[in-house]
Amino acid sequence: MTPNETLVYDLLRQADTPLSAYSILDALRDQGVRAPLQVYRALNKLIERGAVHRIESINGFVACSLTNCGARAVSIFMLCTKCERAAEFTDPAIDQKINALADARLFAAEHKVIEMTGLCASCRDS
Amino acid sequence: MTPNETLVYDLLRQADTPLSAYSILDALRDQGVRAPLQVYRALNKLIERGAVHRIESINGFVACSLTNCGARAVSIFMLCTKCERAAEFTDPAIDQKINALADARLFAAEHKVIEMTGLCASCRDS
DNA sequence: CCGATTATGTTATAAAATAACAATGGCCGT
DNA sequence: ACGGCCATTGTTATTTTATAACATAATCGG
Repeated sequence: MTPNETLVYDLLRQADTPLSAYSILDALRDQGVRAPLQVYRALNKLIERGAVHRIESINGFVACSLTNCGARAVSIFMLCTKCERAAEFTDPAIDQKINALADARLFAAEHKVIEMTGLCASCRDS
Repeated sequence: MTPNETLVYDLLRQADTPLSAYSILDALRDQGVRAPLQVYRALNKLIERGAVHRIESINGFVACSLTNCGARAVSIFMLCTKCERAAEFTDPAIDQKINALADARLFAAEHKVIEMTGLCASCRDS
């Protein structure tokens, strides 16, 4: 892991919500990160490796919270619009059904996105 | 449907791939659409009504290709990276499983996104 | 040590989305 | 018809997100 990747990855792991590329940039300015590209390059490498996930619905990035994520099924995110936290899950049955749907259509899926936005258990009460 | 909404909606229905807001803007300049906001406002209304879907993975917009979409399950998109076409499906079993997952976590889902990128049947061969 | 690859840094620019505010135009009740 | 209301529209400016293009430095195998 390169220095910039380490900086970005450590920041994401400490964060309790997904971060935007530019908030990562701001947070790491003291540590010598000055340009968006430095952040995006680190993020792309981390994503390739499966250490970080991109959340399409909110243009944000989170450290993967699952062990052995690559070997598992597609990640499913629940994104709270109030506290902004992201919860990551996998569900083999859902993954299998999605794959079956793609197969039935002869679609060769390279990347799958499953995200839900709404209110998490704690925020829906308050 | 307001004039701007009609312009945007008709364009999306004729298009054979998802369009970006700015390509919609460019296409409708002759017809008096001049600013991004005019497009985004129309899109947001159309999306609210379920006539148009936003594709998160590619920042694009498509006219809904299903009848009675609102009453159905979540839309599932297969996005070809080569021909750029989007195919829309629903699958009650997948929707039910996603809902069950959210319910089990006490997550109140407002919006669900399921998208796959890859190669469609025709493009994977060639 | 050399050459190739990989990582970094920098400036500029493109692409996507929203903020803030002004003006228009229909529509409804009186 | 009149005035007020509300939805729609128009316009400029700005913010947010992401990439292009190019130069430089570090690393590693032979």
